[in-house]
Amino acid sequence: MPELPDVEGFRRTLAEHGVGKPITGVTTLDAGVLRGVSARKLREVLRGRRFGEPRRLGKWLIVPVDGGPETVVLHFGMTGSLEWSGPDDRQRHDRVIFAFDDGELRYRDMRKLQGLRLLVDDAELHRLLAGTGPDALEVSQERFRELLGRRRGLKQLLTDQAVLAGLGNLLADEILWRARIDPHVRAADLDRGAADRVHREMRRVLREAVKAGRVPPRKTWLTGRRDEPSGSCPRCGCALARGRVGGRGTVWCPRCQAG
DNA sequence: GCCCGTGTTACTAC
DNA sequence: TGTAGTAACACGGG
Repeated sequence: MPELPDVEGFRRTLAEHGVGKPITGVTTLDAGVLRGVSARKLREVLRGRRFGEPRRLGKWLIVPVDGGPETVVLHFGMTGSLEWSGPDDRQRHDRVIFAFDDGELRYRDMRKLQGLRLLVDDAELHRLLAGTGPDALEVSQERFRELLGRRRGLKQLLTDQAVLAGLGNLLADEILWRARIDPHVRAADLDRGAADRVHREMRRVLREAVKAGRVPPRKTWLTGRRDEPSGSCPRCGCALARGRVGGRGTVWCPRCQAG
């Protein structure tokens, strides 16, 4: 699930329920999601403290611990989420639970491809995020044009977190479909009009998805059709094409996105 | 058992 | 140096 809009939704969940009140307990149900920190240290550092205002960079959720200098950083991999709930509805893939007086915040993740970090100071935080590109929602049209000036495939570039942070495989397909660009093209081959079109559609898709707190499963979106066995283009009705681009499963409309 | 997958990284090779 | 391809991580679904 998690691409930029989903992580933004998790950020809001945390901001609404987890900020400014004492953390009464931290329970690690599966230490396999802890990166560079033990369950014991996580609990000892956080218990009795409070989370500050969370921020997001691409798919990273960054949560300062009130009073510093520590920061909790979460990444959700392909299957992670953050849920707010009462104490009694534990689910199978809950891995870490932050308890408060009025409920629990659960880090849930089936595949454990990523996880949760406790960074002990700002230097460590900067080191972790140093290789991350600008957030896809923040990047200007001019900066975006500059980022595209490389020989690589456009789709690979859009999903490379070191270039641009926040887009995943599904969103990249959605954006290229809207911009009517063949996913196989090289980034540097786009003319200025096409590059600006990608930037505009990227912002539209992200804004709408962020509003919904996730990528909405609408049939008018490519994403809403890609799992149908014989999916058709929501715009022109022709059969969607499937293949691999940059090593990832890719869906596009062979008519609307003709190279 | 087979293949696939909303993510990332390490490694190899051109 | 830049780029592409592959395997690996762990788990579930078709």
